[in-house]
Amino acid sequence: MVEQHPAQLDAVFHALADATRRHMLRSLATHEHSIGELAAPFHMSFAGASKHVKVLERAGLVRRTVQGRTHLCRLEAQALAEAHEWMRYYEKFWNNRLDALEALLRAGDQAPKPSPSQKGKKP
Amino acid sequence: MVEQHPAQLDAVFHALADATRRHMLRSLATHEHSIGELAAPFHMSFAGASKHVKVLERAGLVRRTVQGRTHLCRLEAQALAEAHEWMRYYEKFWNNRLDALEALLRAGDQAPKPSPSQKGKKP
DNA sequence: GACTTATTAAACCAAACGGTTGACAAATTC
DNA sequence: GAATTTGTCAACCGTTTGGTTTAATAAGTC
Repeated sequence: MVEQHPAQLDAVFHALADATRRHMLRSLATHEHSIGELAAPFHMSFAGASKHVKVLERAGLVRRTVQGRTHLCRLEAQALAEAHEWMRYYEKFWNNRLDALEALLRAGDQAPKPSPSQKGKKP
Repeated sequence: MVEQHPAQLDAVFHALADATRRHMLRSLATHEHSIGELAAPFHMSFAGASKHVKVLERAGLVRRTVQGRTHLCRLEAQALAEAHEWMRYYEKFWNNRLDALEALLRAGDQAPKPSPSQKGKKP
């Protein structure tokens, strides 16, 4: 019921709440990139991209290895897994819409489920 | 590769990037709540809670029905599903860690991956 | 050593955030 | 009708954000 790592979740969700950073993650999914390469698609200054990467790093989504004068960034998806897991708690609310939800809410009492006929569910 | 609803994702992730709002969602998962009920656990002003709820509403995570003078808020999980789906793309990076990942990375280029010994090539 | 490249640091800016207070409006209760 | 409850709105405050520009640093290159 209580979150284990609220600050971590804060950081991850905040990092994801920006289209530029999400795009960077997509790029990093295929292979590593330097800061400059990450900045390029957005006609954004180096410093701007550097800040975004730092946000991703703080969230644990990216790890950097300095190699000579270039900083190579690599996706670190484990942090995403935690946020994903957090969301999974709500899966029941969008998956089995009414049936399972009602069943869940009725968990306390044993009343049989009234057969719904309006949501176009398939057997 | 291109996101379908970037603004929607922005709103959802931003809404989730706050522990207070995440807690509100948890409360709403069990049953509906008024603004005042949502505010109570945080010894926060009505206006403060009202702002948070508005953020959740804008993200499509909460729907409100005015009933007399009280505003009843209900969880709307479908918006979460979309964000969840976005993250699912990265599942392969934390599930089958190295095998599938390396296979994926080698898909395009045939260069053998050097062992993670050291990068220093200069004498 | 001088130049170029890749990146950070620092200072700045306008906008947004999270929160408050005070004034107001609509239901409800007395 | 007056008071209370439930909530919004607008203004404010201090902090953070996303971005810039201008140095400054560190590593290759000539």
